[in-house]
Amino acid sequence: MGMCKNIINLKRRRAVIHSRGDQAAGRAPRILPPPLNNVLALYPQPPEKAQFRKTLNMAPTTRSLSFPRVIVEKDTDSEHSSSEEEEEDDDEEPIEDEDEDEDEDENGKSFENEGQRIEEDSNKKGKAPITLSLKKVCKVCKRTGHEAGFKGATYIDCPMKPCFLCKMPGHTTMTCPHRVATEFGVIPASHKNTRNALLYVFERQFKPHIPPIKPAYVIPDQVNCAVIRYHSRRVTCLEFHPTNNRLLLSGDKKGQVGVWDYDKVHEKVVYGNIHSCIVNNMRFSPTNDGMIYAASSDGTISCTDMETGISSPLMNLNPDGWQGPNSWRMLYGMDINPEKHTVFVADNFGFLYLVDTRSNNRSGQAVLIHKKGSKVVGLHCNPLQPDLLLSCGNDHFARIWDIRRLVVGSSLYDLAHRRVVNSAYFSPISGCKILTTSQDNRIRVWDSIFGNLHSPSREIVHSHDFNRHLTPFRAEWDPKDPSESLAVIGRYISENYNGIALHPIDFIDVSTGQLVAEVMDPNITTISPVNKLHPRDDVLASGSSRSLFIWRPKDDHELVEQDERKIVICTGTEKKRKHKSKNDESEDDSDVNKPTPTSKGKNFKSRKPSTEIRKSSQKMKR
DNA sequence: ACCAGATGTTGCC
DNA sequence: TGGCAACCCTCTGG
Repeated sequence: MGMCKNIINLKRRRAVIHSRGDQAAGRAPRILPPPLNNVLALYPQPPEKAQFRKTLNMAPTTRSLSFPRVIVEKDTDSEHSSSEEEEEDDDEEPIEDEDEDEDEDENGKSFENEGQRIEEDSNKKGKAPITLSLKKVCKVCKRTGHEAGFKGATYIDCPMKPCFLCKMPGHTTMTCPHRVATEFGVIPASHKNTRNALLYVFERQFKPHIPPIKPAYVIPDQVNCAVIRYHSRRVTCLEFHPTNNRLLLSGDKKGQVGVWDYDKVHEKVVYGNIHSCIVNNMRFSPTNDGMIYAASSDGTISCTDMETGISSPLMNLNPDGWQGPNSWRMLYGMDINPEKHTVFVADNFGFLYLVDTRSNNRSGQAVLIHKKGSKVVGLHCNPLQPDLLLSCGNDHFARIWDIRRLVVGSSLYDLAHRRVVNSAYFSPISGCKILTTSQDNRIRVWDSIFGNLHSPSREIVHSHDFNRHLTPFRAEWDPKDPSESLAVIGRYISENYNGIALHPIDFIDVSTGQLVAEVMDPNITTISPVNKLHPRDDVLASGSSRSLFIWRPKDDHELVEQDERKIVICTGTEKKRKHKSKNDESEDDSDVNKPTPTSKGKNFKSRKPSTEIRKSSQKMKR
């Protein structure tokens, strides 16, 4: 399916109108092109050429224009159809620039482009003709001579842009050193602090001659069960039940909360009347594991009975309803501190709120913990020290707070990032390390034992600079790993796996920066931004688009005996349900509760186990 | 087969 | 400071 889409993308050979107005409007890319030779050297050969013969022969879309004069640039390559000639095309065709002044300034090269010449001549006469270009046009930088996009299952970057992965100029994702081995360029931990009780434990991770005490990682690498289209919108968060091993909580963009016992795949519950828009974070109550707290962009925290779905709002930041976007408050980060009987939530304006779980009332005043007007996307209480709170947000900072003294500017540490921080988590056992995910395509580990908190101990380049229509990626600790080094995170850019573009879920040893495993299934062609590792079992839950997946290790005995995965595909679209009952939410839910057991689905074609995994110590890519 | 639309962050003016 | 356009390896329904 993904493959088909890629082909479709390539088939679009657009007729583009070049006019000087484009430049005047400032449409030239801001990033200056690297030297031409380098670009051409880096530009890869197009794979799977034969597949796209028809593409090249397609008639271009044209517009009939009576005014002004139209010049047609002919692309000689489009008249050929042999694969050899296409290769020549990519190798030899110069990269042209619409702005002739820039060309002269930068390398003084004269381009052999007829259309451009005519345009220049006409300009001297005071006319502004429009050039219809039948040449290949890059959809990223709008220049001719190269094309960005999928060639089969391989994405070709625009060579005019900095690397999409590491953000550095001079190379593309294809040749990025971080794509070859994730540990390349990782900043090593600095050993600054004096010895303490935990040093011995952590030291074993860094000194290879000491026999490792940690067991080999068990990677849940095979889809064990799934519900395709469980939610009606994309999944935004997942949470495992604290005591019931088979219970998974899921929230979505529409505000619905799913309670899924994945031992009984067909029995599915989705509560649709708790929130009116995005559920950003969920937690189970520390005192009653049948109760769910959820923070939503509708400005409320809900407290819901898992069995009945009966919900009561703890706090509503928009009691007067919609008064415009400048006043509408949305709740993002949330965590519960059991010792303090407090729910911490933060909003999109930089404020932190406290709610007492015993009285269900707000306690204290809202405190500005991030830049005023910026979103606070994550909160996390330290697992060992109840006084410590970690926050992160769109002001490019993660901050550590002492909750006994929550005042503006009183943070203990400010962890600086280059871009928005999607998540920040204390390590699950000792609470001594912090794992942050930032939109600058880097996972950072901040170590309070070995390093200091002024700079990250490690920076691991990883592709998660997300498209705005995706749930933000968050690197999550493995709560079972005693060494506190294994983390899981979905990957944004795809790789070509046997001709299919897939987005794996990466397991990374953050103490070394190594990619431990990349997990994918050829049937899951969508990106999996939401991932959670089970607190006790070797289970990974992932949310991809609207679907939920449970992954287990391939050699799981239980699985071998079953020899069959349980895949349920829900039918019925959002609109169909709306037609049935426009206003009745409960009926909407009852419909959702009737999944159709079928193996037909857009993104999941086969019921047979066909999961793939690549465990790699060094190479991420061939 | 193709398109529109939902949607958030960023940097520039 | 606020308005606006660019970003441009998504996903879905119509």
